[in-house]
Amino acid sequence: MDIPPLKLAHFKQALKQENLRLTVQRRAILADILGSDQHREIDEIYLSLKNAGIPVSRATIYRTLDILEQVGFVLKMDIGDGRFRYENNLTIDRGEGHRAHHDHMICEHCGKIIEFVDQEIERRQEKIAAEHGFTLLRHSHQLYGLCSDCR
Amino acid sequence: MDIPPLKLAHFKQALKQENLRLTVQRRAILADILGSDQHREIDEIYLSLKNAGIPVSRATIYRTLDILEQVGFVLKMDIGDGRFRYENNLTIDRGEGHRAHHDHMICEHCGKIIEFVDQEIERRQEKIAAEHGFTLLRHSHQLYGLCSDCR
DNA sequence: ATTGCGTTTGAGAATGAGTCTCAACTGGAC
DNA sequence: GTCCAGTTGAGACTCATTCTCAAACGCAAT
Repeated sequence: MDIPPLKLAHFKQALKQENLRLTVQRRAILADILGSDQHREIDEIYLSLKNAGIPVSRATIYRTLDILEQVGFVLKMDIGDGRFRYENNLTIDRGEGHRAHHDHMICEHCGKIIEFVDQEIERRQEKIAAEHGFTLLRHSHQLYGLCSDCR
Repeated sequence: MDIPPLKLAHFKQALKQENLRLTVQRRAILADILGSDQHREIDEIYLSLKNAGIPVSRATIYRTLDILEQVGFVLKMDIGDGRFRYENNLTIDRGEGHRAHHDHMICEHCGKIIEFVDQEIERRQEKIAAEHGFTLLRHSHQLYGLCSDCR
């Protein structure tokens, strides 16, 4: 419920830079995101906030998550079922660092999301792009199947 | 405009198996798909058919592409902009074979889609899944950036 | 070729995630 | 405390896709 001072300061600064204000809603949404390590859809965040006694409209959640994504505080991911998921992109410590890049494995039975990274895959993506004269800006990589509990 | 006999026979058989009928619309949609190597959205297919003098409702195109996808004749891909793209998944020859698996690179400026395959990436995906006890069923892998013409 | 019947089609309504509008409200600079 | 530009929430709107249902059509048997 409380945002580490450095992260809050960083957010304030980012907002000021864009002439945006630190409202109670924005603060609550950021706190909620920082307090979860889940990959959640809008409605889960909406319910979590309502549950915490700070109801915020869905419109505001969408708007704020857009800001948080642009500032690099959250990652917005498309798992292909028509609803975006949002995850915290800041380290758990009190600093201002970002989490390391990772991709996702999604269980199609229980919905569990497992993160993974593979430097070799990262390298080959760069190589493939270079071979086609393509400037790689970002990528989207998901593995779908059944997790160990559901197979 | 004409569907190779073997492919048509294969389609007829697949339809019969599900108690479905070979209608002029289904035949036209299949012909249209086979005649293009593009990754098109519904509306492009709709206009292509209308242009060919065989207007088919969007609803029927959606329904038929679902069938064609299930039968393995088309691939449905999500490039993350809210509209699915469909591409032919059959070989160009007169046989019944499927095209080889591939992933996509998407130019965010001109929309061009470049296909790629990398056996090493395919292998590492399998390896990562296995390490997590995950049964890999399919994957989605896209590289976003600027193509050589747009950089 | 004709019939019968279960499937398919098309037009438009419905759905649902996400975006927009605008009047009332608020952060924060002075 | 004032002031004003930025923000919020309710609900309208968008837009891709799905659904509904009556009319039209495959197709298999006659």
